Amino acid sequence: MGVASSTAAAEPAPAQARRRRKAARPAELIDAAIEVFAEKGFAAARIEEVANRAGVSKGTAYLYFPNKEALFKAAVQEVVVTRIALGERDVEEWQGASAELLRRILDQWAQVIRSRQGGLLKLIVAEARNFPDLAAWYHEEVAERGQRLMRAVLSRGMARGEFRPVDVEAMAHVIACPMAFRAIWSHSLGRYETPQLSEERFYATYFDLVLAGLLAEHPATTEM
Amino acid sequence: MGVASSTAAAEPAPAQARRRRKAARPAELIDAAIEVFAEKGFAAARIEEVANRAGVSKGTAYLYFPNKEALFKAAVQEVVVTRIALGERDVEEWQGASAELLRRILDQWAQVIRSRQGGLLKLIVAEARNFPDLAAWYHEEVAERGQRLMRAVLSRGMARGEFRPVDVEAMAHVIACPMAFRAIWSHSLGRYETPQLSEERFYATYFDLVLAGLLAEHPATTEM
DNA sequence: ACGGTGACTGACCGGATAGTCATTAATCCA
DNA sequence: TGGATTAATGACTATCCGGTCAGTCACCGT
Repeated sequence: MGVASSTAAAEPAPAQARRRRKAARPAELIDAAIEVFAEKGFAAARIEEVANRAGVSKGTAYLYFPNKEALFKAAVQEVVVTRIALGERDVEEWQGASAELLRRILDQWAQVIRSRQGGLLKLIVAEARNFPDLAAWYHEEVAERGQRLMRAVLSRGMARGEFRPVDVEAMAHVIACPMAFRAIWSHSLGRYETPQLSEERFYATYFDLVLAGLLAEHPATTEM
Repeated sequence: MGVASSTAAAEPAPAQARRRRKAARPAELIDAAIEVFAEKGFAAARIEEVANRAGVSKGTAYLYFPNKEALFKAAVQEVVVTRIALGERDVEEWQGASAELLRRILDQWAQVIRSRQGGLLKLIVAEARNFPDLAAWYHEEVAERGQRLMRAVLSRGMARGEFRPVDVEAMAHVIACPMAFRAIWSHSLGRYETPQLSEERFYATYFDLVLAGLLAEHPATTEM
């Protein structure tokens, strides 16, 4: 109907004409959704923009997701980490020094966070109070699980006398914070740093501080 | 101006009739705005809710702020930190050990962040990409300035042989992260921790790690 | 090549809310 | 006390966007 429904060049995009790709749509929509939601936040994100970035029209998005919230939740759940499971196995099987184990796990986290997970963390943190159920789920499934892993590493190191005695529960939080914040930061205000501090320097210094702060002195530790 | 500078005045105000209080309105609206924006984010926050929490009707809000964005910006700028200036003077004048200076400054930050500043940080981080100019301003005026302060402390400690040599620029970031993240966290997912880790334990452990990680091996430094 | 299936489209609807303004009434002052 | 001033109100308008669906056309089987 209306104007030019069938004229050849409708869009400036020389893109593929309408195609039937049922299997690929959901994943493409979720990809686009992660991008847009992480950029704008839930309320400010427009479904039509998500759809367009995925190369389809708005109606198509509603073919695969019943509403905006469902798309949002699907996007959040998409990126969740199997990497944690990897770390969990490492902790069980590790034979060597705890410092090495810790570094390995932090390295894995750094990689995960550097991917889309960073923007997602920002999104969840920002929207937690608007989506309590989603927040609770993410907290249990990702945050708490990651903390448990970190506590296991710390406990192992202390038990073997490699790490000095610390408040394990609190230290697990403290150690995770820089990574988490860095991930969020680089998706928001970090963009306004004139010469951006490279990820490498940040992580290297971070490892350095953590290990220096944890390792046991040979004989007695000095009181503070 | 002086009237009811923060919360002493009638707030739930069950029966107060319409009152003319031109001087007090802007501050009350900004207070309410910080609350609502930090809770919902910019797009999901409703002006009418801000107005109601401030004890006025929607129209009144538009009497004092031309539009939603202006109210948002006013809210962000309201809470900005004179505490940083305090730290800057400390660094210039400090005579004693750098560790003590560092602890003092981190303590000040902890207090600022624990106040409304925490929710605000979450807000700014979440909305940075929707308000680039505001983000740039905040980055320069708060984040970068705080970093500069931290670098000054670290440099001082290194110059005096109290701290071991580190990558100052990167370390300033690393050290600030846990505080910043903790502030954001406690305003979002932290609410879903079943037994919340107390601020005291978190900060104590954080200081502990930082100082243990920074202090030089052979502290030839005990100063006045 | 052609007809049927269903993936895809986009105009449209309705609800929500940013922003306006004529009206109301609190306060001032002569 | 009454009239002038203006802070405050809330009904109203305009707009935006989530969600719908009648219609279109890409692909497949025959």
